[in-house]
Amino acid sequence: MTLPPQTQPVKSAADPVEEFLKRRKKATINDVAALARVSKKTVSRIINNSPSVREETREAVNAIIARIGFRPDPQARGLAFRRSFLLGLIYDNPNAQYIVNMQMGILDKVRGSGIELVVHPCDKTSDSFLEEIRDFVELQRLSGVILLPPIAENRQLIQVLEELAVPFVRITARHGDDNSPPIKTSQVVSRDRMGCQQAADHLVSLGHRRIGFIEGPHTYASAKERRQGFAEGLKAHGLDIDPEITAEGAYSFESGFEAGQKILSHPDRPTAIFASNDEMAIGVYKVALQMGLSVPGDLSIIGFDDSPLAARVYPALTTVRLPIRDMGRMAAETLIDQEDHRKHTTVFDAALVVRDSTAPVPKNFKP
Amino acid sequence: MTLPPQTQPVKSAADPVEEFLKRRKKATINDVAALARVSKKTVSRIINNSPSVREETREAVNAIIARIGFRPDPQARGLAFRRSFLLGLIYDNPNAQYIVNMQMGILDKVRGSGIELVVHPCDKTSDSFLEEIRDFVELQRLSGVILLPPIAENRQLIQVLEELAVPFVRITARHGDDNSPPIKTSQVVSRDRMGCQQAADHLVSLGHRRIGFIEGPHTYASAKERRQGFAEGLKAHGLDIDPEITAEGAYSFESGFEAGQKILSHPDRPTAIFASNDEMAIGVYKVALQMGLSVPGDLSIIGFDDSPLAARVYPALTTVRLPIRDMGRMAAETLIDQEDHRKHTTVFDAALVVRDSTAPVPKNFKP
DNA sequence: TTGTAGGCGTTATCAG
DNA sequence: CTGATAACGCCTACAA
Repeated sequence: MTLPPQTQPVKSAADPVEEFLKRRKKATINDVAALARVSKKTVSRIINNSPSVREETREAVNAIIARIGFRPDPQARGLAFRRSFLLGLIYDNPNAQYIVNMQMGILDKVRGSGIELVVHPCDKTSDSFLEEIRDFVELQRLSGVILLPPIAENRQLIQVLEELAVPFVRITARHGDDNSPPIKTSQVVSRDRMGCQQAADHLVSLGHRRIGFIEGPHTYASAKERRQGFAEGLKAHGLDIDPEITAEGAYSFESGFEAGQKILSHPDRPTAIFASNDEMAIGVYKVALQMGLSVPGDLSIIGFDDSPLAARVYPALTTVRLPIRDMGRMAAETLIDQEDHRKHTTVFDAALVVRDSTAPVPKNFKP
Repeated sequence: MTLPPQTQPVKSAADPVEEFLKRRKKATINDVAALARVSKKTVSRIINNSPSVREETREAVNAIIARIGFRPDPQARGLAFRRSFLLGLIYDNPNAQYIVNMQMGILDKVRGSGIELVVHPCDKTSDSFLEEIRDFVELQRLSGVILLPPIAENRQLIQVLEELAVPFVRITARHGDDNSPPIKTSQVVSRDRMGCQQAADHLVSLGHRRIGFIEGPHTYASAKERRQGFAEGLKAHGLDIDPEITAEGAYSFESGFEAGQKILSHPDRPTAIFASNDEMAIGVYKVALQMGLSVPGDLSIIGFDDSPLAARVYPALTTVRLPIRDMGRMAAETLIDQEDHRKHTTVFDAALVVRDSTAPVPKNFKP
């Protein structure tokens, strides 16, 4: 007897894929291979974009992968690859906003790539500082490391990472070092110098000639860069940094307050102060207000960072902005997209953000 | 011929351990087993603190482990265990300081435990919000998840995590919910209410009777808690929240500014304002200063969070402090130390931090 | 108390 | 282009 032709759905309940889906278990490469009637290795090739797979095969397998929602297990993959799919963010930096912005940038890039970000603050004053980081990187078999200032300048640390042969990027403020030999690694650098030149320009163009300066701690490369930039900016107008009205701070509010006290108590006080970061600039606000000085009426102030603080204080602080998030994104990009292992450097500009804390020199000002 | 007895070091170059060390390769469980002349399984038992190992054996093996510096590979371990040694921090929160403090607390606990922290911000407005988190948790086989406000209140998300059977802790502001049924999960909760009661107390004790209020967005549990706490605090003195001088903000500086404008433009303006967070409180500063009001001379202001902002503005802001870092540490502890899988709740107190933005009602004040 | 065999999910090797 | 087999480093089950 001949059975009449039946119009059944092609994919009946007997379809192995449907069968599989009923089991509701996480799919593995074995499932894909079995369902696609190919070997695991072929599936693996497809996962890893190997060119040596016939297009036909690839499409068939990809269809199965999509249908059963297979996603390769990063742990198993990592074990076989001998490296994880994790990026490490290592820092020793008190600035919360900076860290979060950087994280956001990194995550912008990382999102959807199957790579995740592991944060790892550290204490560079600890005896086991280097050992801890070595353990972390080695044990996690990180596929890349991002170093934030100031430890991005730590040569010992750099050497450890080089020994470990892990790709890494340093976030820094200077392109090359003047005295010491340049550190040849991948970098994402910001033009702090440029920003500070603009700050100097701005103040001078407002008529200021006597300008105080609060520099950052010498352990930060940025501190040096900012000083140089500011000095260069002044120099262009025939001015110099005046040591009499200069002080070193620690990039903190308190240190800015102290530095401000020192500078503003000078018998011949300046009409403007440039602080190497916003925290310190806000410290100067406090001094000024306590002394009854009006900002910017009696004293113009410029900071650096464009931290949330800057826009929130009253009057809003003129400052220099760095594209931190973009830099974070670029750092991740450098690590992820770089096919070759060549050292890769990207430079980002700084930009002066003029707000309300700067004004022309008071007409009636007498030194 | 009889060789004369020689006084060679006991551990000659023939010592297998020394031999191994010369190879300078990362030790595996196999190396340990071979060197200790036991099976891998025994070594495995020791790594995992199994009680069924003879003390003698354990010591011998541990000695080898120490000498060759063996550390089990988390990836391999994870693959076998079917879970990683990673904690996930999931959030959708714009407050950088909050996130970093929380991270620090978590890392306090995690440090040295062999567990690492993976940060995973998300966008709760995205269509694929839940799917993304599910993928993240499932694929990484996280050993625990920490949820920050406001998504810590997201019931769908909670359900996803429960389906995934991953241990998780929610950071929240309220212990139990009044209207909706309580969410039974592990929690680390802060007594926001208590802090706001104290804020109300403080203002009333300074003689304020007419007190403005800026509340947070209703999507935050904390907003509700803070309102209730403030209301309770007032109630204890026979006062009520006055809708006329109340406004809702978005926990942002700008929204605080707007709310402040609304409240302070009231013909019968208050002598004090309590804002549900520091950002908004600082927004009120701006309004006050623009209006020529003195803080705290004409207007007392209290915020909430004790953000870095609070101590840096002038005058320094009276606010309520939450032990964020401690809460982070406790969240990690709950995930790591909890043997049983019972729901575990810890509560942290808030504390009023009195600074310079609050003062007695001006004597000459006429409503 | 200890060991053997097998598996976790993926990739590398090398043959076909 | 494809696949069988053996890693990767550790753990579980079951025996001994």
